[in-house]
Amino acid sequence: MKFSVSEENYIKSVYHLQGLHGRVTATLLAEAVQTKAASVTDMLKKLHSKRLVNYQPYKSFTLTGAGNKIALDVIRKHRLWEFFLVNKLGFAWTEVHVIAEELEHISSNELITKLDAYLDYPSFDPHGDPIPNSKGKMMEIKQNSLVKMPLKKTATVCYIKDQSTAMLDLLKHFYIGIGTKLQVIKRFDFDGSVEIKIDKLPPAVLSSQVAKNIYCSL
Amino acid sequence: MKFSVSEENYIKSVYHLQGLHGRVTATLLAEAVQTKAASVTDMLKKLHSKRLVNYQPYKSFTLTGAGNKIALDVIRKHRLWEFFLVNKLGFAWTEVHVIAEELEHISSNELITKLDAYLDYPSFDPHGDPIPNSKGKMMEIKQNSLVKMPLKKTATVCYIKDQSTAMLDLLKHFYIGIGTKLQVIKRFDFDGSVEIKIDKLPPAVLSSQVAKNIYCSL
DNA sequence: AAAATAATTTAGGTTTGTCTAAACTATTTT
DNA sequence: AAAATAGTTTAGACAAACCTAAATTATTTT
Repeated sequence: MKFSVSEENYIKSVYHLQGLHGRVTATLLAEAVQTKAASVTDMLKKLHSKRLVNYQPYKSFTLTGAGNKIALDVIRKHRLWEFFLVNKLGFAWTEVHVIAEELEHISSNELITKLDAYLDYPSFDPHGDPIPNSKGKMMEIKQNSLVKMPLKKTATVCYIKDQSTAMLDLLKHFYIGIGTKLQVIKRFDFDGSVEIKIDKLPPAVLSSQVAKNIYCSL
Repeated sequence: MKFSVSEENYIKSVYHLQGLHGRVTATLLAEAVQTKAASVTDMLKKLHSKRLVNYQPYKSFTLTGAGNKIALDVIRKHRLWEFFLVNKLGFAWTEVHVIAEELEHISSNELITKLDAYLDYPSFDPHGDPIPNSKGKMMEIKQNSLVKMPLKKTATVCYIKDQSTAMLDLLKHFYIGIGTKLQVIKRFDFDGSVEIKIDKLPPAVLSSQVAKNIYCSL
């Protein structure tokens, strides 16, 4: 069965919100798909009639098995295209999301199969998010935020959770990006801030709010 | 200005029909965009109000300068994506049209600029059709077969007449494909075979039977 | 040049996805 | 547990792109 761009976007957003909150509400979804709650209700009725969401009026809702499969399919496409845009076309990882939002709705399955092979079956996209395989399975992210890293071990930054411009601006100031190698030197119990050391730079202290959003692998 | 998928498809079809018939009629266009004449009238009024077609009720019509530019832009995208699908992802040239019909509507200009560079600025798509550059200019197709090419001039392969697997297999062996740049070095009068030179490859001799099927532009 | 035929447009309707405003239901506060 | 607030749904509209059927205009035939 084929779905409209709108349907796919709603389903994808339900998936992401479910990951964050367990169940999804109309207002939350409205915000995610940039529309009004009334429009969400309309779409929920449609998706319910297609057995893609478990929905009852006035209640929060979740995806059905079928809905989940479609969400993973769209996310797979999105992340494969992001990988392509960065690793083949030379885009920066911060620029590709908007373009991938369009590319993810191209319908050909053969295209995605061939793209996946061409990219050599990547497991993670340029943001560090795992790419579902054709069956919807993804790798676990065994990454820890800076708050939980062991002290004095060299770790590599592999994922930034909050990708707001404010956050990116701050990271730039501290010379932190995907791939940066650093050590956590000290943790301050008072406010949860952490002192880090990067290569030849002087040590720097990051607030727990910042540290929480920086994920590393050892 | 941005245009809807429908608008782009109408404009593109007007362009192609203009190339075939000079002026375009509603019925012709209806057939091309797979719809009814009444719907064409609606769209023509819209495109006219946006100054993209020269349209007067009950008369045949053409694209304006602005309309032409948009058509060439969409065609450029279509053909670049076809080139990508065949030469990077390994699709057969017969399979790519339908997929490119979707990809041609992805809006990012930066994407097309980067894709063009990644593909090394190809001049012809896998069907042998010329790809407009970013200003809308295309190469002339003054299709001469290799048998008639002037000596020692660099030419670009733009069309393969015999597309049997046997022929394609042979071309692959000689590293010849659409877009390949080569020179004819010598012609042997005895059997009409030609000696060619491609980039850094050693010179090769092709039988007249093969050469007859390879069309190039200068 | 009138009649017949073909092409085009208008009028009114459908679907998809959106909206606002009002009505309804659920949750939280007191 | 009643009132206040927050969240959700219904009702009625709108725009884009399509449709059919009827009316209009253009072209061809006689």
